Amino acid sequence: MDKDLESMKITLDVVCGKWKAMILLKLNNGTLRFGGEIKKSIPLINHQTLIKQLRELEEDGLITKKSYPVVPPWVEYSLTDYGKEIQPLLNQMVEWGEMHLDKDKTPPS
Amino acid sequence: MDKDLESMKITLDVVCGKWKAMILLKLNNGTLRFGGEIKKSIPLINHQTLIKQLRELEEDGLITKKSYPVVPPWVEYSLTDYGKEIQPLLNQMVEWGEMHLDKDKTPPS
DNA sequence: AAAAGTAGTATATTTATTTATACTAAGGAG
DNA sequence: CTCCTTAGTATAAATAAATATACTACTTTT
Repeated sequence: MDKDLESMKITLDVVCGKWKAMILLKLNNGTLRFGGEIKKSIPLINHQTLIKQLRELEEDGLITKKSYPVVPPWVEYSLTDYGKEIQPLLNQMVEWGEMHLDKDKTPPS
Repeated sequence: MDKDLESMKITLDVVCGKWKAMILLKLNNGTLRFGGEIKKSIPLINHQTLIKQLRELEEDGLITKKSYPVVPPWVEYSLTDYGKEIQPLLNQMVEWGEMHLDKDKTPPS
């Protein structure tokens, strides 16, 4: 596997999968609380799946977590500076998807 | 799920997954033959997985297939004009991956 | 007392994706 | 004849990912 493919693979691992890119996209707008905000803005995601994705994104340094020791728990997630660097890529993914949606489904003969 | 997330999902479906982006990246350089070229340039991909991914990319209009009726079979795949439009996104994925590779693994404290 | 509220854990199950193995077609080489 | 070649199929098995369900902790509200 050559260098480009290796690099591509890294990106696929970190931002692809079914949910990570969506989570990062939502965090572009600022800090979000776990349940009330992230979970509701991505309604189809499962509770544990979300937790797992968040933990992995945290391990990869893209997001940070801030827990307030209150009851009931209050936990916020936000992009790190590093995580913000992926924003252009995410935007381009959204743009391409829009374009693909608009495209006529009739194949170009 | 809002419009941005929907669009994002389209992109994830079409180019993410474990291999599609890599296949498209390889096809950026021009037409490739199935076994001798694609399979060897992405050595870890499995035979049927490759066939399946290629078929899906074809169905989505990103690539075309040209079969020559010779024995043994000779089949070529190439990007459609539409498929070429995804090139900037792929390049950005490669760039981000490179950057992430180079990044120190020490977390930003 | 009992219930509600929230982030997270534990476990088991389902679903999706990838892989391994063996097979087909059709002609050329030996 | 038999074997080799290549794209593709068929089937089953293995792996990975996502999900459902139930649970914990701790305080406030009822």
